[in-house]
Amino acid sequence: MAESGSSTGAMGSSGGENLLFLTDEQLRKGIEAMFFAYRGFTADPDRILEAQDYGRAHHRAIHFIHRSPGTTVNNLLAILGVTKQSLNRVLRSLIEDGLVESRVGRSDKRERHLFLTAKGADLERALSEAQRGRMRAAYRAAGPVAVAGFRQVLEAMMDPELRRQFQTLKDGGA
Amino acid sequence: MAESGSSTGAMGSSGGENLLFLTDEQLRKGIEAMFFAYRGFTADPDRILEAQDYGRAHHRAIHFIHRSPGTTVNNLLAILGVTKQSLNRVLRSLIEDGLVESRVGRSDKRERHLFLTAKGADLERALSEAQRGRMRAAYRAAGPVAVAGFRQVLEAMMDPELRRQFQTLKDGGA
DNA sequence: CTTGGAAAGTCAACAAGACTGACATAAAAT
DNA sequence: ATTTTATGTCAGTCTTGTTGACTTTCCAAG
Repeated sequence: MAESGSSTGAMGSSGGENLLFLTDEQLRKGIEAMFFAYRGFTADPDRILEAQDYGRAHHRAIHFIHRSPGTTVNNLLAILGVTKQSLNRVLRSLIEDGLVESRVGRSDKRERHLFLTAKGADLERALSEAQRGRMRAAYRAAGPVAVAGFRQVLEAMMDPELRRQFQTLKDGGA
Repeated sequence: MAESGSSTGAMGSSGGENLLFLTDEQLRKGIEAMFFAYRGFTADPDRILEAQDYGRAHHRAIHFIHRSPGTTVNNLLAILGVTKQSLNRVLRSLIEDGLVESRVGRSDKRERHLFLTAKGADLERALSEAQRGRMRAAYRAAGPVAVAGFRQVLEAMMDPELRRQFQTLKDGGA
């Protein structure tokens, strides 16, 4: 059945090979590719985390603290899109275990600024090396043109608000 | 956004523009793009599911049963990569609610073959319409060349075993 | 034929990590 | 002085993952 292409139906009739990539069948393949790829994307860090009794939530916190050292809890909340209770549980264990340091704000003492300790930076490095390794292999296999397309589609797929946050991080960064 | 610009690397120091897309910085952006895009990717179906008191696990089961009607529980297990106990809980509620039908295998009575009921197909349609809508918009915004690259990178990112499953599904279909 | 193992599926109990809601404290803003 | 903001905490719920124990069915070796 290779082509079921029902609703956007570019098949046969209206030609348009430039539209063929919008058939339902093509879209379904994209959806499934996204699903399977995301599994691969998280597989390597997950293995490392499991050994340390941490989960994906810890990884995300560590990643973004590394990315923007000194960020506040509130900033992190906005980026991660979880509740403070949920983030707090994760943060508490990271601080207790000495991976993250929380410093009271200088100008605004209500804020806590978050930093990775040396130990936290070690784990961050291990995690991101694992994840980058796979990403690097995929990029290399696909080539620069494909990578540009990959990034374009991903950006277009984000919620507008998330896209703004992403683009801010993208340039503003560390 | 039309142009994410920097993605293939514009900062021309070390020559090798064909290698610049492999810097750690570029890889980190790819990792974050994947993270944010996946959030967008699941956002629309999640909203529909919430109203029905279902979760993402139900969505995945419905998707792949629709995709391969008559599939067995074991097949589904391999595709979804969860334990049978976990899948079973989801399946049980879908069967109880009359969205999925489970028929005892003809040749092997241990097997259960899974089908969507009319009601199940309705929900499937709503979910996949929502998800395809976003995918379609992203594809349209990025264009066919970008989409080809997107797909290439995603495939390269999968675990080899998952990639095989994906490629089987891709063509072999129902 | 029977017995024993493997395979498919189900039930029960538990854990991680998300959520909501209520509340506490300290600091900043009004 | 009062209100708002930033953060943290306690308690309880939900989804979805896990492992362990069990039933039914199939098949194959004695």
